[in-house]
Amino acid sequence: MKDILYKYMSRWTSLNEEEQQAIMDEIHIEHFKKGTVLFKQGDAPTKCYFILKGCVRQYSIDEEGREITSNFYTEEQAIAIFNHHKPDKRSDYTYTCVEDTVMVVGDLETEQDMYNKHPQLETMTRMMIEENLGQVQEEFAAFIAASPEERFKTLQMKRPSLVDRVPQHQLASYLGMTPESLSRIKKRIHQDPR
Amino acid sequence: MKDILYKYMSRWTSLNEEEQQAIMDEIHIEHFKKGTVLFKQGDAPTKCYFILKGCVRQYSIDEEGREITSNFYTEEQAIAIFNHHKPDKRSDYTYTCVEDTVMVVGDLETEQDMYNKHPQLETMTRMMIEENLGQVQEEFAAFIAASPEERFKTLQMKRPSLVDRVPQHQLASYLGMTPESLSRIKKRIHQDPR
DNA sequence: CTCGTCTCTTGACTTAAGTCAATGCACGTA
DNA sequence: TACGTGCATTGACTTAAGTCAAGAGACGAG
Repeated sequence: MKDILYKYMSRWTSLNEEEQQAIMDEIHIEHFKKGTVLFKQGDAPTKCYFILKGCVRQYSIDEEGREITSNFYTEEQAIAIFNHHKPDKRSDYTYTCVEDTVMVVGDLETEQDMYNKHPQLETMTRMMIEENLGQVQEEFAAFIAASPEERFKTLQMKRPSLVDRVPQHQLASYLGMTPESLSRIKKRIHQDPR
Repeated sequence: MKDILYKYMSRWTSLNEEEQQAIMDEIHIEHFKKGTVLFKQGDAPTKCYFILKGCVRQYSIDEEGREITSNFYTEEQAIAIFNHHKPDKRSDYTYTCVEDTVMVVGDLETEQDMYNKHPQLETMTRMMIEENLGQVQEEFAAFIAASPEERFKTLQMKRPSLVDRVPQHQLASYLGMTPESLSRIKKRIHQDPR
């Protein structure tokens, strides 16, 4: 199953035997049951993850006690919390498995050591994060300009499977609307799909 | 003026003389007049920027020919386009100076060479981008859950000077609303500032 | 299999933001 | 200084999404 990770990594760089081994030593694959909480809002994360199979939801609780879903991570996406700018390094979000999920789990403690030993790895990580940043900026820009209805249509285009995999009220929150609105938008599109 | 850059960099790592010199050799400071276009939607960027003084707007043109502003970069923010996932490496956005702007300009061509010579630099860049990603994710999450009025109030809190520095119709677009709505929201807040 | 809970849908009503249009103001240019 | 363009404001009206509430359906626990 680790070959999925290697395939993903090979998009940026080719690693030699030694580097591959270094990764093998530091990571392991774990299975998580649906509903498992990876870590909670307020915890300081010590791990990072790469999803091989499954789906993880990122959410926080607002002042009125409502869950705000701010991301869904699926196959071939990395989950890493970047809190360098926060003094206490605590996560603002809770991460929980929407389905049974298989992930590569890496240890943040030994991260810098590995980079020092294998600069190639750091280059790869840097590029992965750069791509990630580019994608988030792009998503954000698209989100700003779109109405709730357009946002749903865009999601249907870009991540069609997500619409089926995820509870609708969570999806609604992720799209910045109420569950009622999402229900009506789906109905509207069904009646008059342009 | 380069000391602003060094000060910023020193938040992550301390560089030795040689590394500082390497940076000096590769970057230079440029002054841009208000209205200058750094590069256009559809161009493949060859530079990256770090703002010492001034403000740069990122926008694109939608199907109806309207300008959608998706970001404002100000002092101590970096502008780098990450298009690894795009086959043609072209930018989706146009970047233009909202004010007279002073920036550090770096060359993307020699980037990887520099990292190879000075791994310390790559570590620093990686961390800067990680912080950047964390911030964008945070902004995005906040944007999703907020109404237009709340988004304006948040911006007033977090980047108060931006509200004065930037034309209102551009600000409105950045906040995902029409200029008319922004005008009314400002009026509403003024009358009943809670 | 049944109960209870949670989720989704639907309806009636409210409200904030969008649209269209007119006016007034500020600014740069000639 | 006077003009013209573009931006901000305001008004009247429309509309999509939010809110509140009720009912139907799905699902898991026992």
